[in-house]
Amino acid sequence: MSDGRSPSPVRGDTLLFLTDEQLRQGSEAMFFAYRGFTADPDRILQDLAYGRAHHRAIHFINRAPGTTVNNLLNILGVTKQSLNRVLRTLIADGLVRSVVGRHDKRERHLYLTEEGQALEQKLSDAQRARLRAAFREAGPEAVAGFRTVLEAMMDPEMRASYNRLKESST
Amino acid sequence: MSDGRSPSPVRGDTLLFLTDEQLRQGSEAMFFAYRGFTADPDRILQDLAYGRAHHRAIHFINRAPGTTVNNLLNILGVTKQSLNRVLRTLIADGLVRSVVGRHDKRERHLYLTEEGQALEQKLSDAQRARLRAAFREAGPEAVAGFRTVLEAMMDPEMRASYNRLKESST
DNA sequence: AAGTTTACGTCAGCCTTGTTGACACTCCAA
DNA sequence: TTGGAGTGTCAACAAGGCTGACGTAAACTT
Repeated sequence: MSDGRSPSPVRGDTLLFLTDEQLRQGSEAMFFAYRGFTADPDRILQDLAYGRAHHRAIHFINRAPGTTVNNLLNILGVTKQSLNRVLRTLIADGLVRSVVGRHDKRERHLYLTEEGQALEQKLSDAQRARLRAAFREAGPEAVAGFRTVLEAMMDPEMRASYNRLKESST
Repeated sequence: MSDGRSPSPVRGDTLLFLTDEQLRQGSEAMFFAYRGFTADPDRILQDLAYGRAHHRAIHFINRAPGTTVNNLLNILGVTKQSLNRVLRTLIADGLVRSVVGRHDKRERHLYLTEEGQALEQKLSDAQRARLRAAFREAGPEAVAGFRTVLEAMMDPEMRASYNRLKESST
């Protein structure tokens, strides 16, 4: 597929011409940007004896209040044991509330408590501040492109989750 | 700064207007896309008893052959103990060569062996395939925007590393 | 009514990859 | 010659992934 050097530009229309070098730069941009993306919440979490896994759980519970454990599992893409460890501490610390399902009593619906919402605010404010600055600096067209490329990069199931969340917030 | 609802659009020019919802979607796009971004190499590494940390080391050694341990440390943003553990296995397995510096014999310059280069190819081919597909699907303007936003999201030192790598490949 | 499946929790153990702290060695530079 | 920088390494620990196994309750199926 690639031999480490740039492929010949001969065949293929100019719009689709992508050198290995451009793609490598794209990888590196993702790597460095993701570091920045997580840096601010990570700093806050460090003081609280929580980690990125807690942040993710809190984020998505806030985003879809009343979601079930199974649903969260699918979104986060981890095992129930991993998630359970995180949820247990969040419930014990009073940040998350677990409510037995009304129709189906096997299910547990998850909600943030007020305290949980406060932490979510704090974390996402930190993350959004950076994103807002970056979006502003880059401009609206760049932001549109950013989202388009990211969506194209997702696995299909992940894109489905992403779109479901997007639509649910209408 | 934010109260969970969309801020009033009144003050601030239209180009800079960004709702919390847009920013949240941006976060989620980063989260899901990064998962896709790492999925393919992760699958390959799994069979080899290596992890993402090995991939990162291999990537940047390939990108800047002869780089020193300290330099790699700065780029990767981990402790020397963490990096050393990874490097040790890579050297033991004959994927990386460590060469004592000529001018400064304290430094170790790192190179990929042929076997190391082969693995790097395999890993980055997998990663690039997805990126290439995404870039193609999204189109050139979107890709430009994607890069602009990612660069704006980086920490300044990371952006410096990123640019140094970018320029070094000219 | 009995059996199966689903949703969830939990225990135990393992791996990778991050951390801190301590110590030793080499070697450059003042 | 001494201080400090660059490097390697040992030990110990924690977060957060994983698998496997087991239990319970509820729901579904036959």
